[in-house]
Amino acid sequence: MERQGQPQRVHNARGEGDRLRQEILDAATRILEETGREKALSLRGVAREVGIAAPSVYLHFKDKTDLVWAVLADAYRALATAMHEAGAAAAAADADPWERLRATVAAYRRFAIDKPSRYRLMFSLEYEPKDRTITGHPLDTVYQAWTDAVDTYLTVVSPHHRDEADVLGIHLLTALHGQLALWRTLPHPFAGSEAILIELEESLLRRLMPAPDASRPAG
Amino acid sequence: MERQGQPQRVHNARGEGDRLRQEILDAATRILEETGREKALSLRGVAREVGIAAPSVYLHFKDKTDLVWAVLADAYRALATAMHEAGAAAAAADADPWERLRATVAAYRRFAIDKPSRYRLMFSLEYEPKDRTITGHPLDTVYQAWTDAVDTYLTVVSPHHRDEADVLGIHLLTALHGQLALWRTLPHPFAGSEAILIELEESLLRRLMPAPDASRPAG
DNA sequence: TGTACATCAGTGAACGCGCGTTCACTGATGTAC
DNA sequence: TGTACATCAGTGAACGCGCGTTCACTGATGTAC
Repeated sequence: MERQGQPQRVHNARGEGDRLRQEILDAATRILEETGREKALSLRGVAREVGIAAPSVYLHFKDKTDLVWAVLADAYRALATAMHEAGAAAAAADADPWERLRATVAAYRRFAIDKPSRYRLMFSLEYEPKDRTITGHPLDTVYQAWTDAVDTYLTVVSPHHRDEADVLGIHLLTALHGQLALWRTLPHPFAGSEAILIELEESLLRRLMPAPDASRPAG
Repeated sequence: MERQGQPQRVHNARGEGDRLRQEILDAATRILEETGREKALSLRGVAREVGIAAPSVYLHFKDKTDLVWAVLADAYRALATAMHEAGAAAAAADADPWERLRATVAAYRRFAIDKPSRYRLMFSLEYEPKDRTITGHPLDTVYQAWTDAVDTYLTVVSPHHRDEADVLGIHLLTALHGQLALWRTLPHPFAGSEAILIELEESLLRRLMPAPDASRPAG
């Protein structure tokens, strides 16, 4: 009754079982973005979205946690990639170091604002990675993207402070996450407007990042 | 069967129905702190904890959202109060402005670390206040506590920057929230240790707060 | 070239669970006459 | 002082729901002989 009269799904050929795995992951991501609520990310809901029976999910994922974790791993990867690409694109367009850092920040903001459910789920940290001992938390790749961005900036603008790249990376990660987690709920006149969010972002960066080394101008 | 043979609860006397209301709120808070998972904050679970039948909750709360919202309102109040009291206590002990600000920050950290489930639920922002039009979001009182703390600091140390109290209050609220939301998951060597969290906190404050006005020494 | 068999990809029915909510009720306590 | 009645505080049983998971199965496709 769940799939109300749709034609029976055609089996994948042998060896192509992984196709369904990907379909399941895509469907999960779609549900997250379209319905908005993480609550809706149920194993049964995903199966419904794909058009398969619920137990079929178990052919590709050990249990629900395993499924959600796979969705999250993709999401972390996508975020880190977006940040790196934004920085690289800005560099390719001859942007100055400040603009390049801003581009990375903007990529992060875009992800958080445009894919809010995925972002929330990623940072709700309710799910633990299963292979923690080997690879650490995938959030580390996002952190790495921040320290890379900061290091690139400092190398040009303030090489005396390059040893602070790590701690500045942490500050950017945590502080910008805090802004994005709360921006819709901040008191007037700060709440809900993306323009004001961008202002807060700039204000934060100006206060956090070291001033250019005095000896020679940036660029 | 749910209350397996306990003696029947004695009715409250007339006019004392509010006693049960408070018992329900206390039980909800207890569940949140003891079992740790917000998931466990169900209407039935709360009733179980109090020792009443589930429908009795409806005598005091319109529905589940109403109950959770009442729990949250208490929590926001408690956090703002703790911050104010910590600042006042530091002032009473003749602490200098920096120490006083640090005391407020420490009170915030204590709440977030010692009452993690309540803190998480408060900042998951899944529940909307019902009387939003009148009073705004109760998170505003926490924000107010931050701007007060910052303003007190600036008044003594850097009066030229007093007009920045608002924006600095936002920065402290969002950035410290970001740290506390992520501190257990940060990459090595930053993760999980409270000592390192405190270091990050200090590092953040030093970078965010304006330098003392040059003209006369602080204090 | 034909056929028995193993494997693969997926299904349908059922399980037990805890949940939020509704309903008609009960039993104690105060109030009107 | 006694009694009928209203009100208050709370209950027990039941509802329908969606969930994660299990089980024994089916039907197509490839492989061994």
